[in-house]
Amino acid sequence: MELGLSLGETMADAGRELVLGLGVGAGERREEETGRGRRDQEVVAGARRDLGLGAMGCGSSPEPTTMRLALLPLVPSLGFPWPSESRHLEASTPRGFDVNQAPSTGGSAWACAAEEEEQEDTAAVAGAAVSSSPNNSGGSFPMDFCAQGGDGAPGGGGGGGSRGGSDEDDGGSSRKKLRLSKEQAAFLEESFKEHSTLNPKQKVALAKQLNLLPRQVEVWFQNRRARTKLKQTEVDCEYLKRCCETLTEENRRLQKELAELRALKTVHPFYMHLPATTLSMCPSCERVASNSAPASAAAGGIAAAAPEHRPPSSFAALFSSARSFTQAPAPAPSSS
DNA sequence: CGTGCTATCCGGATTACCTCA
DNA sequence: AGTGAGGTAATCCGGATAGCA
Repeated sequence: MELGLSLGETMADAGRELVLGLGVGAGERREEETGRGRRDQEVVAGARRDLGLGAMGCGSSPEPTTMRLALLPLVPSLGFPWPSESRHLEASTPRGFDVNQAPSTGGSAWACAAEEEEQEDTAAVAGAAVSSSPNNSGGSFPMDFCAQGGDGAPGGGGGGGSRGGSDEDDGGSSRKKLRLSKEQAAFLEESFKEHSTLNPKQKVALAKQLNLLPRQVEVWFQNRRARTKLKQTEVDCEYLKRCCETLTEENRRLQKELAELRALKTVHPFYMHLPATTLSMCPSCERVASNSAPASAAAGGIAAAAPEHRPPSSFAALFSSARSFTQAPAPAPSSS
């Protein structure tokens, strides 16, 4: 499922309209999943059966149900640039990303994970793996998750493990809550920055590296994606709210302007007898044009958008400058 | 080729636990 | 010490998809 919200695709067109398009789509999720080895799933599935867990996470489309808000990233005259983090979701989950591919950056968490894959069968204890991991993540975390002991590592003593782990046989009804150690959380975070989704191998490797259960890694990623999306939604909501306020303000101003013009018409009906070309609407740039002075540079991006049709009158300049927030390049992905 | 079944994954909603003010 | 709020790990459920018979 995809929720696409596009805003301002016509903004390049002098911002005459603010279009909010909300679309719900489906069916893209599995495009990355085709061709994935079944064996990978079975490896994990086997572990799952042993543990009696629920569904395991598996790398599918990296952006399964991303809420895509194709909003203008930066609207200078609005004065509220799109928060950088708001782009994080998409940035971190590019379409078509091959989660099976090791990241190009050598010193990544995934490099560690990839290393782990090689010795997947041999590394019996995560501790052994952990010892090798910190070095290949440039500026990485000194991980010693096995030594977390205490409340950090669930594997440590198994007591920390959730229902998914050895905790299963302690009654079952009580679900103990694992608290990931800072190192574990940081490592997962680093991993998430590179891939917001995991394929089975990565999951297993990561779990091994962190001395967690694959299921726990999967759950962490799921929750992390949910948090990201929630945050993204909040940011987008805030942005839209500001857009709405700005547009409301502009609408108010235009209404006032219209009233003034009407009053002018009443007081000086003479003007109304002028040729129609004196005050006309340019069909291409949708701006008021007249035969008087050339447009002021204040028109900004608007003027640049339609250099052939300078709004000459001061009113037009005012009209244009008021819309200067529409000067953004307006990527408008969906617009034609 | 179409269909039913199974397995798997994921998102969304929710629960339950833990920490902290 | 008790408590409520917030964070988050874990669970449940439904939808979607792939593989297979």
